[in-house]
Amino acid sequence: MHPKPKLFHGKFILVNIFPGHKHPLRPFSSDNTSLPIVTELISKQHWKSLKTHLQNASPITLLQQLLDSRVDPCLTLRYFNWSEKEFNLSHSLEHSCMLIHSLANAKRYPKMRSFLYSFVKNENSISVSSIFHAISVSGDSFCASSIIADMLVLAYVNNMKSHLAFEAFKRAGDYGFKLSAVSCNPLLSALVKEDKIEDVEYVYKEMIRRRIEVNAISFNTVINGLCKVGKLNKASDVIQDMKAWGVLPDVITYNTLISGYCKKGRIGKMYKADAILKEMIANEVRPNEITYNILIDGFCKDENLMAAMKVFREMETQGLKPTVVTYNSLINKLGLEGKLDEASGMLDDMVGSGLKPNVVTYNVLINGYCKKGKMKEATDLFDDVVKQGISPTVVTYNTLIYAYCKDGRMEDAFALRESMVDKGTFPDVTTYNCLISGLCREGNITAVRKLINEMLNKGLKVDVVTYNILVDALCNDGESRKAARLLDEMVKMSLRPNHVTYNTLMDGYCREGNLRAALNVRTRMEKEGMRANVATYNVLIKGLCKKGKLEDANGLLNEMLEEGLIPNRMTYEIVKVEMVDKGFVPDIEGHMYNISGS
DNA sequence: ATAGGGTTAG
Repeated sequence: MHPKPKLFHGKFILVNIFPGHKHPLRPFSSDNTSLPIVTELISKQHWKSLKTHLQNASPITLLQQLLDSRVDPCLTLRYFNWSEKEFNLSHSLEHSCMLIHSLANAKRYPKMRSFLYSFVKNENSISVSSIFHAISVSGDSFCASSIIADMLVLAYVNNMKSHLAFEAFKRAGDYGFKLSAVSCNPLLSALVKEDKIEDVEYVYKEMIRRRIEVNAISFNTVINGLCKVGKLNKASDVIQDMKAWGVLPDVITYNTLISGYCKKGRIGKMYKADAILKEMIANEVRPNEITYNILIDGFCKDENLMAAMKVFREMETQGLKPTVVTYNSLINKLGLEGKLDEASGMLDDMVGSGLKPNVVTYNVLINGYCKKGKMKEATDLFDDVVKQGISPTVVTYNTLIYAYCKDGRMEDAFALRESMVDKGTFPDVTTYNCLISGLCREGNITAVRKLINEMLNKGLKVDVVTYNILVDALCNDGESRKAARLLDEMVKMSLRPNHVTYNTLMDGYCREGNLRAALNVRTRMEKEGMRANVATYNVLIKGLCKKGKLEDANGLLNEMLEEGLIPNRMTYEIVKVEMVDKGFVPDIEGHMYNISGS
């Protein structure tokens, strides 16, 4: 047997002789005559015998010899894993890379995947750049290096280390290693989930530049990411890209875009969503149940239950059966409108048509009862659900806990928290936020502090909502200046204040009569790239009215309409009470004159 | 590896 050329022999022997190692550096054997015996022992997993055979020789030297020999890399892998565990050591990065290269050359792909998965899982100290360096110097096959890099990216994604996956993606470009959609698509998907839209766009552009295979899933994922952050025009551009690339938009592409429009809070969004539906039909892409579910939920969220019901009926004429999700959207809307009889009638219809309600169905119905203050009905339904053998989720508990808090029944709220823990459902940030808001309403700051410490001790992190609750509590105490300091604290905790944060603070200043400060908050918000929304205008319009500046308030009202924002019930209420009832006739166009309706 | 429903803050 001719030993393979030992390209890195000298170098790696030196690397592995690190000081303080408990094993003497004596080689396992002066010649390789016993290697066949050793491989036999490894293949039969006679670890005890192997250990006796090894005696005091270095397990690292044996690894080196196995890597240098022509032994089946799977045996070397088996020895690698055993020796790490047995001697409580970590083999060097270079040896790991040599092993992965030999597995790659033997096309042992599943073994490579699991090796890289556990490597990435356990390894927190080695930088991505040194891993890439080691990959490139530990093997001579460029193709193998590309496959390894590809699997490494995927291993990072699967270990929820998308930041490192992204870095590995960039390094792979530096080395010219060719990645595939198998790793890049999951990377895109992970980045979308984390709202890292700049990184999504970077990966997408690089995939095209590096001529990585871009398929429908890649395009759809990017479109979804852009829709999620409201960049709908860019999303449409990507559809053009995909056509140019010879990939036709499919039902998922259109559904993603329709959903994007449904969630955007601008004038005519449902009109636009409907236009895309027509476009997809024109392009001979058949809408499916999900398309209809998106539209139905969109209309419900747009306060247009009539239109939602119309689409619901149209769905049947298209030969598509409503699903549990369809019913859940409608039951949710009916419940929130307080139409609880209709909501439970809908539940009966759903069961009648052979569909089995799930926990979401019950959550929305329970929420409907809670929002109407019918706690008895809500808890009865909860008991019913449990009796049916459906496990309540953390959302079910949070719904009830919040209702108790809002009702001032803090003991009941805390008791339900105890009970959920007993049943093995653990409180999350939302549970704590509900309790914190209840305690703030009671003015029990000591208890709030205690709860926040408790959640931190449990490894839960406070979020934007937690801060918003505290900002509101301070503003209600006439302490808007202190509330403003919380914004700085948030930023230090790398939490981004959102519209609610700014609007709450503006409202606090307005109620203190400090309009100048409120307007400064708006400026600060816009500097952060966040445009005023309907609620922002409502707060400021009300603030101006309270100061008697009806002309200025009317100016803001017009500005809001020009921005394409839809006035809501609150807007009408403010305009009616603060302007119309005081004899001021708003000088605006269209539906704003119709003050009586909502 | 891509699309749809449920809880909290103003």
